[in-house]
Amino acid sequence: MSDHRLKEALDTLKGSGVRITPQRHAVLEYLINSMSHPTADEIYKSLESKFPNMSVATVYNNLRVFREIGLVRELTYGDSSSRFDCNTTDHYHAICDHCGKIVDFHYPSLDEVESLAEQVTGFDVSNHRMEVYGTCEECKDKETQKH
Amino acid sequence: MSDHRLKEALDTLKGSGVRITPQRHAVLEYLINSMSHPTADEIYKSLESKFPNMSVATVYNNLRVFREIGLVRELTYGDSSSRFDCNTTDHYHAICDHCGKIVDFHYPSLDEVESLAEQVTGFDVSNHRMEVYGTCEECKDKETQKH
DNA sequence: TTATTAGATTAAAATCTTTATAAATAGTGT
DNA sequence: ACACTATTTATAAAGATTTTAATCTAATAA
Repeated sequence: MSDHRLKEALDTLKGSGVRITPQRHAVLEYLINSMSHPTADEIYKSLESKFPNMSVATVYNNLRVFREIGLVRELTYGDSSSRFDCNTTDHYHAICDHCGKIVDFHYPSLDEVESLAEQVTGFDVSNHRMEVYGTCEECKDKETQKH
Repeated sequence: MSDHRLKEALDTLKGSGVRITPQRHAVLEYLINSMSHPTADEIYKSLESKFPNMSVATVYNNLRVFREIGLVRELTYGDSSSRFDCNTTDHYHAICDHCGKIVDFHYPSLDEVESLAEQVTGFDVSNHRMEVYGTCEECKDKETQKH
């Protein structure tokens, strides 16, 4: 089902003149099939069996390439490592303060915020990012069970 | 002019039973007077002349203390180090993609986003964060001059 | 086809940020 | 003054990411 998105992503790569190596293909495929937002290390570990010789630097290098051509977004939260999201359609994230889970949700794009910010700050605004923080359902349940 | 905010912050510290050491005082003062959003290392370097023996761990420790009692916010963006913001009033950030400058701006709080996210994701949402990204005025000027 | 070259990968070391540890110091209350 | 606790310091350690240099691969040109 995500074959289509993978093909599209590969086309974007080709269009940018980026070589499609087996490692790149694998990282991209993993990102697209992953419903979560994996860290570089998670990707590295998951592909270890398929590519026993792959270096972690390769994962980082390729994630940078993907980011630079706009194929993936790098998400930096409080925790130590970056997470990578290849869902480039407009969406926002809900993040659980307890377990770190990230859930996507949609909301009409906040274009007004961008234009107001432009007026107030003098910036040329190109995009924005938003997250809500709180407690996910599972963690809520766990809390309730304790008491 | 920021004497008032400093005094307020010191009162908050006292109220939380946190000792006001010279180092803490200095870090807090620096944060309040700084209109930017400094990194731990920037704070450390700026206070080096006043406190030649201060350890960088002290800066981190105290920033954590301040964060825990809600006196400062930790901002994590794409770049490697966290930035610290002691402006706890509700505001958002505009971040320059070129030079990294951070400018504050105000916008009516996005309460609707929080409640919609709660409905869609099942989370208990406690707060949110938003930034806009683009090019600041100075960097725009530089670009124009080039051509 | 073969040689050349640019790009990509690998493995290792280096760097950078942040945290942990243990000893020294300073502050507080008795 | 004494004991107790919090804080600072210096150093080491951990963890994430980047850099380096060597090697390998794939595309191109002769």
